[in-house]
Parts: sequence; structure tokens; C-alpha cells
Amino acid sequence: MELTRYVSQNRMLVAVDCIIFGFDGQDLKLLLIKRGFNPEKGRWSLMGGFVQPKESFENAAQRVLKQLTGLENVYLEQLYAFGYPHRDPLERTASIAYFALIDIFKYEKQLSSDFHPEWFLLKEIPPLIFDHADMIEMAKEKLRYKAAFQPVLFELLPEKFTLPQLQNLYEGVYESLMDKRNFSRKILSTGLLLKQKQKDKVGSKRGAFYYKLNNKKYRNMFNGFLNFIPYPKKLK
Amino acid sequence: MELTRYVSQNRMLVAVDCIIFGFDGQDLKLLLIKRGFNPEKGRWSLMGGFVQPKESFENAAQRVLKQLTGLENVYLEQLYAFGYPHRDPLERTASIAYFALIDIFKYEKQLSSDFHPEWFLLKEIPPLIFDHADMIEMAKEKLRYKAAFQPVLFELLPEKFTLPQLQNLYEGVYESLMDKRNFSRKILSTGLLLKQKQKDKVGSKRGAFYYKLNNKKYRNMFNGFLNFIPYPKKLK
DNA sequence: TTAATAATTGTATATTTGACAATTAATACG
DNA sequence: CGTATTAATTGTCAAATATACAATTATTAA
Repeated sequence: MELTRYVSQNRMLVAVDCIIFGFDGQDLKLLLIKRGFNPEKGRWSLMGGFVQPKESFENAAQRVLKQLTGLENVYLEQLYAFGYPHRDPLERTASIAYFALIDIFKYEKQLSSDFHPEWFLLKEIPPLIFDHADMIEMAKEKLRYKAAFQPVLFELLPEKFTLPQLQNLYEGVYESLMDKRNFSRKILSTGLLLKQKQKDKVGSKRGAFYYKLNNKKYRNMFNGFLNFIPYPKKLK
Repeated sequence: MELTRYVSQNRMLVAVDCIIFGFDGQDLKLLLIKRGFNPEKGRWSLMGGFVQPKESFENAAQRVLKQLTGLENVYLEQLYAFGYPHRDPLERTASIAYFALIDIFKYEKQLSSDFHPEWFLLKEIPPLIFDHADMIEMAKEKLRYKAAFQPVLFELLPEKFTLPQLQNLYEGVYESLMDKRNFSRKILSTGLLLKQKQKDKVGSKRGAFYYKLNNKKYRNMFNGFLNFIPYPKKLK
């Protein structure tokens, strides 16, 4: 009899939205789309979609991400559930926000689709629908928080990357400048990087050596506490 | 016309569940209730409730928490949105889990109610309904994570507390033993604690001095990076 | 050959960590 | 009243880590 109890309760729509980070070797970027339907048609938005009946939230986020980028098996983590009553003016809709870290170069090969996606510099995000700006703000914060003692930023890099690129990445995330000598000492002391024999000649005349992740160590130390917080030199 | 788009989508129930931590000076505890309705009537459960039409998730969690403990303005933070399709066998129900840190002594005065609440040692949690055990596991992890560089554990203590109590708390959270000398040095070096003239005579013959939080500093440094990670001596 | 550019590398000091045990204050008991 | 008991309080030294700071080197382009 008590089984009827749920009847009196209200249901609501549940969506997922993805905050997709990328890094081009220089700057941090976000992938946004031009919303194709009302309300707010034509405005910039995070990529999202409604959770389907047989889908977990995680699966829904993966689906949405694949739809836009063609990518699977990328770093994806739940950020926060947004749910104040009128965030979508049309109807009450909860949104489970996920943030994704992708290798921007893998993405570029895909060339999706009818969402009119564009990469924006993290510092130049246009006005967004609903509470998407809040979501991004929270995602930035969480990334800083996490990267402070988990080597999560490597998810944004291609297989081979240089130390100057890595430092650019950390400087972008923490919006600060770091000392090159101290940075490389600290990063290399983790034993996480394997120096390659080739150099990247694109960025400079001299060229910078490539490094790869030591994947075994990476997986092992991912959840260990390691202080990856860089020491800001000056606030930009 | 596109306004009809949402029509084809499915709605679901959305609930909140609260993981309520307390600390009695010795051990970490969780407040659980005996579920009063089907399904799973009579089994132990986190305190929860459905999100009402005009309520944010946060408000729903506050309401539920107040209902059970009589407390308002306590530390409450969203933990994670749980949503796999059949977590509630009766009907698809998302649950936004919140964790709360309360002063267990303030609670004890309230003596609620018809939920049959009981404090359980964190190490002796009984079998729980649905995915509530997962929620608790995640909450424990998050508490460890946060307490590592935010002084959040003070939310579990009464206004006045002793250093041995504080160390018990950290040892409980990290399930490890710490060195008294190093612990007090580290904690006191933050300048966060104000030594009182009175002693707590309950715990020992000699008595231990009370400390209070320096509230101004507390608020200021809450979001700064501070390494509160204790150095485990032995795993218990 | 030289100039320009950006990558690479080292050292000294200050701070923090971590290991380690003797002393002290208060009470209870003979 | 003295003594035993209990738990709180306090200090030092070595090791590791953080931070400040600039000269040298490899490569390309002119």
C-alpha cells in the first residue's frame, strides 16, 4: 500500500552538460556549441542532452561527448548537480554537469557536425545560456583543485609534449607565472616523465625535447597525494 | 514550435540524501534512520526526501537535515549525483547526495522524532538500502580529500575543544596514528587556534586546555591551500 | 659568421617535515 | 600527606622540500 507513496511526488527533466577542456600547447580552451533549439536558440552553450530512460548519468555524458567530439575513453568526471527551480525557464530541468579533459589534437581530426562547435580561449568565454557560466566557473576551480595533487592535466596533452608546453598548461590553469628551473625540477622529480630523443622544432629555433608519460607510474601515483601546486611568481 | 521539443523526454523523481557526520570527542559517527515506508521499510538508510517543486537541491537538503536534527546553518556540501536507472527498484529516482558536518552535542539536545535515528560508529555501519553504502564511502573519501587542505573538520567540533580531541578527529578521518608533538606544532603554526584558560577535566586527570577557533582567520584561510594532511604513523 | 630566440641547467638559503622521549600537572589512592 | 598513575605538554636535530635567482647552450635565420 505504501507503494503508492511516490505517486504524489513531482518528476523533473534531467540533463547532462559537458564542460570540455582542451589545450593547444599555448592556451586553455573550452568547446562550446551554438544551441540549435528553443529556448535560447542560437546562443552559445555547453554541449548537453537529456538523460535517457535506460542511461546512467555517466553514460549520458559519454554519449553527448562522443556526439560532439567523436571521442570515447576520455577523462570525464562529474562536477556538480545544478537544479534550482527556474534554471531552464521552460520547464524544471536538473543538469548534471560533467567536465572532460581531451586532447585537442585528437578532436581536430573529427570535424563534427551540425552543432557549430567552436573552441574559445578560457579567458574569452562569450555569454552563455542558463547557468552555464556558473558551471564553467566551478569547473575551472575544480580543475585547479584537482591538479594541485593529482597529475590530471596530462589528460589534456598529446602523447608527446615538451616541458615548456607543460609549464604553459600549469600556468594557464593557475593563472600565474612559474619559474622554469623550479618547475622542471619539480615535475621531473616525480619520475612521471620519460625523455624522448626527438625534439619539437615548431615552437622555437633550438627545439625542446619531447617527453612521454610513464604510464605505469602515472596510474600508480594518480591517487597518491603529490603536491603539484606550482608556486606562483606573479599574478598576471 | 521547437518549444514542444521537451515533450518527448522522460521525467524522473529527484531526491536528496544526507550523509551526516558527527564526532563525540573520540570517534567519528554517522546518523542513520530506520526507513519508515516501502520499499525497504524498516531497514537502515540515510535521511532523505524528494525535491519539491519550488525547492533547490540545497534547500531540500537543508530541509531534510533540519527535519532530522533540528539544526540549521550547518556545514552542508553537495557530494555527488547518483542516478543509475534502477537504484530505486520502484521507479527511476535520482539522488543528490549531500554531506553534513554537525556538532554532535548540539544535535543531542534536539531528540528527534519518528525517524528512529541512531548514531553509528563510522567503522560499524550496518547494511543500508539502495546505494547508500556507496554514498557513505564517497563521503568518507571526500572528507579526507578536503580536510587535507581545508580546515573543514572544525565544523564537527563544539566551540571549545582540546588538542587531543582534535588529534583524535584527524586520526579518525585518516584512519592512522599521528605524532602528538608534530601534530600540535603543525596545527598551532596555522594561527587558527586560540588557547583558552580553562581546561577540560573530563578526559584526563591533568586536563587539557581548551582551544577556540580564530573565526576571522578561519574564514580567511578556508579556501587557501594549506596542507592539513597528517603524516600517518602506522595504519591501524 | 653573427644575431636572435628560446631551452636547458645549478646553487645557496629558508622552510617544512618527520623522527624521537623526557617532563609536568592533576588526581586518586594507600 | 606522600606516592603512584595517567595523560598533556614541550624541544631538538636531521632530512627533505621550497624558493629565489641568471648564465650557458642549441638551433635557425639573416
